[in-house]
Amino acid sequence: MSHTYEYPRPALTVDCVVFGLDEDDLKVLLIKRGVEPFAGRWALPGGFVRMDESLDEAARRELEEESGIRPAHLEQLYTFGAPGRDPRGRVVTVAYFALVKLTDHRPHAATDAREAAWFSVWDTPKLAFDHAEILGTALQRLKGKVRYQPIGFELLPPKFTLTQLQRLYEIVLERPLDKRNFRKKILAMDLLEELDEVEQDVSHRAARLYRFDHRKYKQLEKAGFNFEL
Amino acid sequence: MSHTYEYPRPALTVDCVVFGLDEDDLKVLLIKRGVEPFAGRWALPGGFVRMDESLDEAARRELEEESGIRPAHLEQLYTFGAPGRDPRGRVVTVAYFALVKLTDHRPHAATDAREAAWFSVWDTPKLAFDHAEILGTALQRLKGKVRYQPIGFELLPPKFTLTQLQRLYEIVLERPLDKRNFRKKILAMDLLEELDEVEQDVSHRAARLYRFDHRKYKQLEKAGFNFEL
DNA sequence: CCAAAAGTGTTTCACTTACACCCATGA
DNA sequence: TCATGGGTGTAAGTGAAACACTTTTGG
Repeated sequence: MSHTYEYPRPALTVDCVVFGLDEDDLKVLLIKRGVEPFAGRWALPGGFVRMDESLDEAARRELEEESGIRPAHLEQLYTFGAPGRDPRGRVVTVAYFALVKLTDHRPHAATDAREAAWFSVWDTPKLAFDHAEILGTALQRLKGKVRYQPIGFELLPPKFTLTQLQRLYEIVLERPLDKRNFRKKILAMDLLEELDEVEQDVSHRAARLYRFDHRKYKQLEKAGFNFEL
Repeated sequence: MSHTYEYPRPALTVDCVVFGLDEDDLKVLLIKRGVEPFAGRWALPGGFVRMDESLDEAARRELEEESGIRPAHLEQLYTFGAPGRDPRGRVVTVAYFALVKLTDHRPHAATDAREAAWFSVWDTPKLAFDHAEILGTALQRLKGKVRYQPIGFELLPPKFTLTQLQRLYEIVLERPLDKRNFRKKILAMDLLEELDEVEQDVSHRAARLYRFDHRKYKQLEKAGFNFEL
């Protein structure tokens, strides 16, 4: 039937909030806009959804095109559709939330002409559109989700120390954690594989390396286990 | 600039999953479709987003138009946009999740011509489009959220007994709860106002009525209190 | 007086929290 | 040998879970 075509349609885009962890700071990926509106302003990577691709595919495609990044974790965040949010007219955007290992995606020029860079989430430049609100929503989601889903590991290299892991949680949750209690709890879950390796090139006692066991987590999850920190 | 207008656009709709509690059963509101595609099938209430309204407004408007319902609680659920989900062409839908007091919205004919009815969420007819998937996602959200946000009260009449409240949680969570522990915990939160009234017309000892104190909750929430059951 | 649901406390156990010192390594 | 972070255990307190009988009311 033809109802589908009777009405004018909003434009539909996707935007991605990509988080990365840089030593002691949580970073977000931004792209410098080259054209109006908001030319010269920093914005979230994103773009128009094509007619033949799913929303997830659109998010991945845009992210790869604008930054070369293929995130380990990508999930839909929220859809923003206030009538005035884009000065060009009605544009609804499906926002995504992604986590990457910064070690794999060091600051580099985008594959197309645009400039891409990592910014501390606590100190971003003024953003285009309603992207500050989207970033805020993504941060909330990250803070909430990191505690009951083991997604934090996607921010770390495959092999990491317990101190790195603890720092990650302290940075995201914005509060200090007790070292002994943290280690006790995370090790008790039996989700970390203890490696026969230690970190390299430190000028003090080298810490043991661990790896997150995705396989074991999936098993435990099925059996009703709940990750919680 | 004109990028906005260079691409063909998907159509954009909203769909609402409206839950209600009927004695001992969780219900969802469905509308019988009058036209193709899926004419005669039951579907979630919803329709096209207009150019001058927000997504939330669209959801409320469609719900009111199709069923006369103005929900106490409405929140965005998830956006579904798989290319094949609507046989008419590319239609992306922003799904919403709503809770109503069934006592206020007894089964009745819709204001426009379509037939509307409440169905047990565990036993719905075959649904149009991908609405079964949307319903599943909404149920998951309800189950998850009811435990750490006091939204369950939106399903009950303003004055309710502790047994009613407990039944609500048992139905939504699909597991039995211990009466004494439940009462202890919920009362300890100090969010229920104990009324000087009891339920009427029961053929046994009448239970005391309580009311949820929204004001007090908002205060405690600001002070860092976390509802959790 | 019987049926039906309301209402009420205590104990046990598990988990969370707080807390401080010695160890290994490289400079 | 010093500076730096790595690594470890215990005690006290708090909250969750298990559990059964008496009370009230209407029929």
